[in-house]
Amino acid sequence: MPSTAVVWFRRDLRVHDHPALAAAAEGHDRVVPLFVLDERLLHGRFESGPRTAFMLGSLRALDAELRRRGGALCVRSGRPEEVVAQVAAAVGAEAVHWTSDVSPFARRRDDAVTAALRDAGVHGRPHGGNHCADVSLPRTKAGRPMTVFTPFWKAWERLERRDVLAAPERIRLPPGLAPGSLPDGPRLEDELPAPFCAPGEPAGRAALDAWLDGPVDRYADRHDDLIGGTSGLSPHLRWGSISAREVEARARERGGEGAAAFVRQLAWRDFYAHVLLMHPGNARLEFQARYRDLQWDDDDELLQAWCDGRTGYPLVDAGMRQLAASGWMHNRARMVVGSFLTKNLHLDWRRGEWWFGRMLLDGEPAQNNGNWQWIASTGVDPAPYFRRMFNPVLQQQKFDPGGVYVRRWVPELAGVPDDRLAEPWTMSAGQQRAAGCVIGRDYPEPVVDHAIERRAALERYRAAGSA
DNA sequence: TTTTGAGTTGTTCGA
DNA sequence: GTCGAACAACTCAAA
Repeated sequence: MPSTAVVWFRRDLRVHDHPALAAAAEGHDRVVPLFVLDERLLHGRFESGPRTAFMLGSLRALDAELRRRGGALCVRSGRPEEVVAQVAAAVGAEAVHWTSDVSPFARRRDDAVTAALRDAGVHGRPHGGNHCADVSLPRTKAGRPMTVFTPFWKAWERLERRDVLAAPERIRLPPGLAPGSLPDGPRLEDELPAPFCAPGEPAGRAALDAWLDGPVDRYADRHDDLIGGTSGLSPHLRWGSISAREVEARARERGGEGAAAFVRQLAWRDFYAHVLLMHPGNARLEFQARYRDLQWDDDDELLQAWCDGRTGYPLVDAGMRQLAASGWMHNRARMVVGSFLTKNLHLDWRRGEWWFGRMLLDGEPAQNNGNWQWIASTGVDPAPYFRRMFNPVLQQQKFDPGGVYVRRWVPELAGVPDDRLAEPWTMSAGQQRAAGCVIGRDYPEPVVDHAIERRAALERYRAAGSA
C-alpha cells in the first residue's frame, strides 16, 4: 500500500529548498501538491488585482516546475479548513505538510486546518517559515521576546541554520488525481502599467543569480540609490518563489562588505516576523501603548492625494506613482512617503499600511506592519519620534540629486531644472513657463507646508507621549 | 536609516 | 583702507 502526503502550498511557491515539499517527497510514495484558492483573500477589504495577478503567475510557474518533475499543482477553491481535510481524506493521505507563517490571520487559519485534520485522523505537519532562521527562538536574557533590532541581530547571527535543500527530482501523484485549474485573470500586465518583476520561481532564481553576480558587492554604499542599488527580490521572498534561507546562504558564500550589508537586511525581515509572531496585537494596535491615543486627522481628500501621488512634493509623488505603476517602491521612498503620511498629513499609519498592503507585490503583514509602526514611531525598536520625521525636500536633494528617479515617475517635472526640482513651487512664473510646468496646472501646489506640519506633528506626539 | 534653529566664525562687498 | 551688514559654512543641542 503506497503512502501519500499532501503538501499544502500557500506563500512558498517553489520547489527548491522547500522543507515541506522535501519531507513529503522523501517520506512518502505519492505527493499531492495542493493550493486552495481562498475567496476571502480574493475579494473584500483586502482585494488587490496586482497581488492576485502576481500570485496566479507564481502558481502557474509552480505548476510548470511540478510538471517538469512528473507532478502537477492540484487547485481547489474554498475554505482551507474544509478543503485541506477533504483532499487529504479523498487521497488517503497520512500527513499534510506546509510552511508556517507568522501573521495572525494565517495562524488562525492554520490552527483551524490542524484541528480539522486531527478530526480526520491525518497528521498536520508545519515546517519552518520562509526565514533565514527560526524566528520563534530569540529571547532576551530575561527570557522575553526581543524588541530591539541590534541585539536581535546578534542573537540571530548565532542561531542554527538548516541546510539548503535540493528540489525533489521526481513528484509522483496518486493515480487519477484531477489537478483542477487556475482562473485566467487578473493578469499582471493588465493590473500594472510597468510591473516591477515577473512572478514565479525561475524568474526569482534568475534575479537572485543576477544580484549575486555583481550588484550585491556595492550594496553597502548604494542601497539608498533610488534606482538600482537594491536586490529587487522582495516580491519573490514574499511569495516564497525563492527561499530566504537559500538567499542568505548564497550571499554569505559570496562574501564581502556588500553581501554582509545585504544579509543584515534579511535580519530585519526575520526581526519583523519575530515581532509579529510574538505580538499579534500589533496588527491592529500600536505596540507602544502611550501612542494608542495619538490624534489622527480624517481627511479623505488628502489621503487620496497621497495615494495618487498628487501631494506637490516630488519625491513623495514619485514614490507613490512608482508603487501604483509597478507594484513596488524603493525602501528610501517608502520611509519618506510614510513619514509624510503620518507626520505631515497627520493620517493614521493604518491607512498607509492598508494601501501598501493592496498595492505592493511584496506586501506581507509582518513587514508592512513592522515598517509602518517604525516610521510612525509607534512600534518596537524604540527611537524618539523626531528621529523619524523626514523632510521630503532634503531627502530628495540628498538621494536623488540628479532628479533621475523623480523625472522618471513624475514626467510633468521633466523640464524643471535640477536646482528647483525638489521644490518646484519656488520657480518664478517665467521659469515655470520655460520648464513647461506651471504649478497648480501641470503639477500640484504642495498640499501642506512641511515646516508647519512638522511642528504640529511634534506637538501631537509630545502630547500623546506625555499623557 | 533625522531635522531644525541657534550660535559661531569667516568671507565678501559696498559705504 | 576700515567698518559693518549680509550671508555662507560650520558645530551643536534640542526636538
